[in-house]
Amino acid sequence: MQLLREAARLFSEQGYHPTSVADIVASLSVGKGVFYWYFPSKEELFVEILRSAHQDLRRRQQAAIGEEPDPVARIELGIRASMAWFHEHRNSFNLFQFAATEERFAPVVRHNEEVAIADAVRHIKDGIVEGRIADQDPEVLALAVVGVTERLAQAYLLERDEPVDEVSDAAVAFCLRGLTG
Amino acid sequence: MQLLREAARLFSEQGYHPTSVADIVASLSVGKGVFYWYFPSKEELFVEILRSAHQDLRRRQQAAIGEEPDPVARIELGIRASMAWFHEHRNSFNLFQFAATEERFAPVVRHNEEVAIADAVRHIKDGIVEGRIADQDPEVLALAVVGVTERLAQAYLLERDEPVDEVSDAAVAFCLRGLTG
DNA sequence: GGGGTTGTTGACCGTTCGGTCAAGTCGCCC
DNA sequence: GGGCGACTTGACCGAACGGTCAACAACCCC
Repeated sequence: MQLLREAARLFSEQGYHPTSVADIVASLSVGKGVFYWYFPSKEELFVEILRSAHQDLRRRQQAAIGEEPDPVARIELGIRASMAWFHEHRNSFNLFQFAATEERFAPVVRHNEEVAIADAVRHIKDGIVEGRIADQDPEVLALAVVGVTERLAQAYLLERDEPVDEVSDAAVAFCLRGLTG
Repeated sequence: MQLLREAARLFSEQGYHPTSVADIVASLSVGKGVFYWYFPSKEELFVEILRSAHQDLRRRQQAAIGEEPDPVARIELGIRASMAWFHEHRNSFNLFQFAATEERFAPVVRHNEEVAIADAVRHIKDGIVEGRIADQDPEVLALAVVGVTERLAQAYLLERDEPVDEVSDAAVAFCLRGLTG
């Protein structure tokens, strides 16, 4: 849907509230009626954007991990897949970050994150059982890995424009040292 | 200033845009003129909130670090001070996060972060010279530490309400493993 | 007590917003 | 061709916004 993409772009560039429905339809050269034919409200459109973006990210992670048997390697592949996705979908980063700050959208973001953390926790538990990862609260470790990944993605992929591979290498290096004793 | 505190509370709870100037003055039972007597605009008030919050956080970090000679210990003290501050100023977390997503406020946040990262980089460089910290790009390491700290603070201090000390211990443990080879 | 400074009020203004809807266009099937 | 459903238009609506301002209150100093 053209509308989803254009709205996401504008929300990311100008912010959700400063972007009016009139802005969105104008930038597509269509009437306002088109918007309300496909979406019940500006709010629901944004929720839909959040949901589909997260779904896409998660698919990318799972595709990258595939059947990899080594849990530590699975985490590394997940980090790299996330980095690549953030690189290709810079818009979404802003949207997630904003959504987390507004009461109406926070539940959606929170749910998305719980899913992502649960995935990572599974791999980390496997790693602990195999003795490859430090025996600490797996959720703490998962959150730490996510924190590093997102922070480095924001700083180097979005603000500056550095090569994905190098940023991924740096994130993986720090996280694997942090995970393994 | 009463107005600053109340505005920060409302911005954090409802979001910047959904909070009107009328909301702020009403919750203090004063007229609208009071607002515009002390601040030129809603926008400038928010910038002022961001600046003073960051200034306060930075002072807290520096006070905690004090004259500590060991660079690794300095980083640990910085992490713990940040955690304690976030615990006491949950509001500010939301505000920083929102501000980063809006073009008008992003420069302020960016500047604040550059200052914070520059501080951390100094300690990390010292650590590398002493051979205590892995010889990698100090900025990457600094960003990773900040990412872990903020993510764990958000998850455990703001969303759930766990004891600061335990969360700090977890963050420090992960970061120190990530920093030292 | 009069005049000046500082602070406060809330009705009011122009603008913009999200959302509606009567009207119209288009292609498709009978 | 004519009728119908899918889709599109943009003028329009009430509400809400950020910001203004004439009026006024409280206080101090002379």
